[in-house]
Amino acid sequence: MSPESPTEKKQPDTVTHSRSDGATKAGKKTDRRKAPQTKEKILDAAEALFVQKGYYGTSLRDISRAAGAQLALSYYHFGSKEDLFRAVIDRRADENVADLRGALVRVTAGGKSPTVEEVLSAFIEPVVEKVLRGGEGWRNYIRLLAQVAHMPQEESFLVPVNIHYDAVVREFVEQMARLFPDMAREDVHWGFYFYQAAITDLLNEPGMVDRQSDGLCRASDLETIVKKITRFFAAGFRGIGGLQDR
Amino acid sequence: MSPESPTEKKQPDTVTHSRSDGATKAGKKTDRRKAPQTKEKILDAAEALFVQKGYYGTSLRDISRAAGAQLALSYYHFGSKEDLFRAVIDRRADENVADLRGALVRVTAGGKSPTVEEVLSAFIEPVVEKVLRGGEGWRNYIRLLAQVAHMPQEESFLVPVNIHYDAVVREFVEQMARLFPDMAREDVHWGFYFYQAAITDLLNEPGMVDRQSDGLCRASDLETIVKKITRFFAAGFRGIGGLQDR
DNA sequence: GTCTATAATGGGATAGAC
DNA sequence: GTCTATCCCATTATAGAC
Repeated sequence: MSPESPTEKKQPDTVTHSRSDGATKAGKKTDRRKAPQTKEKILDAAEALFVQKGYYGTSLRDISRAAGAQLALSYYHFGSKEDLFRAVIDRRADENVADLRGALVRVTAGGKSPTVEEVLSAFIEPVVEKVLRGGEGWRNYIRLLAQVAHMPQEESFLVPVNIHYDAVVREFVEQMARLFPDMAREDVHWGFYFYQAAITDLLNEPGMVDRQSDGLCRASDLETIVKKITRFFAAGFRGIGGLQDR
Repeated sequence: MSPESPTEKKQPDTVTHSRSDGATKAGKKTDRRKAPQTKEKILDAAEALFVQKGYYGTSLRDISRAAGAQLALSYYHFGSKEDLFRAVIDRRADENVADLRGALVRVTAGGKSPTVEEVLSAFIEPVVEKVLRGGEGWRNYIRLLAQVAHMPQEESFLVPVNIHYDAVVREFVEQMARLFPDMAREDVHWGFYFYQAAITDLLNEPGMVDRQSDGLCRASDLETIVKKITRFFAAGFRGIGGLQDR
C-alpha cells in the first residue's frame, strides 16, 4: 500500500507571487497576502485527495504537498484535519443546495403539478450538470458527497453534510408525496431513498456496472444515465403508487 | 475520534487451553496449539473493526487488542494488513455466494419461469437472513461487504471481493434478462445495478432514511424492507420492460 | 501569512527467545 | 504458536523566527 501522491501539477512558485491586487498597493514591503490563494489551494487539494483515498487514507502532508503549501498552513487556516474536512464540505454546499431547490421550484412553478420524471430529474440534473461542466473542483466535491453518504455513521466529521442537505431532500419527498396522495408516506420515503442510493452509488463508484455488464453500461456516461435512472425510478413510483397517469 | 474497542467478550484464558484433541496426545510439553482459536478471534475482531472504522481507520494494534491476541500474531497468521483484510472477506465468501446461487436455482427449478419479485427476493433474502439470524459475525461481514462496494476503486485490497461475487451477480442478471426478452440488455444491467445500490446502501448506513423520514422508516427493520424493496424494483423493471404481466 | 524545526504519538512490520 | 522488544517511519499538531 505505498501511498502514491496524486498526479497534481504544482504551479511554479513565480505564479504564486503575481497577484494583480498586489500591484495596486504599489509594493510596500513584500506582499505576503497570499492567504486566499493558499486557502483555496489547500481546499482544492483536500477535496481531491479525500475523494481518492478517503479521510483516514489522506494525510495533511499529502494535502500540503499537492497544494504546494507548507504543512503548518493547513493548521493555521483550518485548525485540524476534521475542521479542514468540514471546510471542504461547507465551501460548495450552499450553492449546491440552492441549485437543487431552484430546480425543484422550477418544475412546480405557478402551482402546476409536475410529472414524476420532472421531480426526479430536478434532483439529479443539477448534480450531473456540476460534474460535467463545473470543472474538476465540482467533480471532486460531488463525488466526495456521494462517498460521505456511505461512510460509517459514527464518524463525527460527517455531521455537517446532513445539516446542509437534509432540508432540501425533505422538500423533494414532500413534492413526491403530493404527486401520489394515495401512497403511504412511508413508501414515498423508501422510494426516494432508493433513488438517492442509486445516484450516490453511480457518482461514487464508476466501475462496478461497467465490469458487470462487460462495458455495455458506462457509469461515466452521465447523460445517458439521467434518462435511464429517471425512467426506471418513475416506473417504480408509479408501480407502488397505483397510478399510471402521471 | 476516540478509537473505541468493540464490545467483545474475551474468553477466559482457561478455556483457551482446554481443547479436546489436546487430551488425546496426553500433554507432552505445554499444549500450545491454540492457532485455530487465535486465528478466528483475530478474524472476528478485524471484521468488526473494519466495519466500524474502515480499513485505514483500523490499526492492527486495535485488532490485536480486541482479539485478545498479541500484535505479532496477526503477522504470523496473515502476513500483512492487506492480507488480513482479504482473509476476512474470503472466510465467508463461498458460503454466501452458494446461498445466493441456491436461492436463484430454487426459484427457477424445473425450468419454470419465476416472477420478477421471486428473482429479486432470491438476491436479497439470503443476505438478510444472515444479518438477522447469522449472529454477530455474519452481521459484520455483510455490512463490510456493503461498505466495500462503496470504496474507491483504486484500492488494491478490493480485488478479491469482485472475484467472489461478480459471477453470481451475472447469473441473476441473466435470469432477469430472460424474464424481459424485449428489454435492452443494457437496461437490465442498469435496473439490477440500481437494485444492488439500494441494497448495499440499506445494509451499510442505517440512519439516513430514519432521519429523513423522522423515524417513519427504519432501515433496521429488514423484514419490512425486503417486501418494500422487491415491490418497488419489480415495478421499475416492469415499467421499463413494457410488460405488466410477470 | 509563511516558514523551519520539532514535539509527541502511533503506525506497520520484524527479530529472536521460548 | 506465542510473546517481548524494537526498528523505522508517518502522522497530527505546535512553537517560534521571519
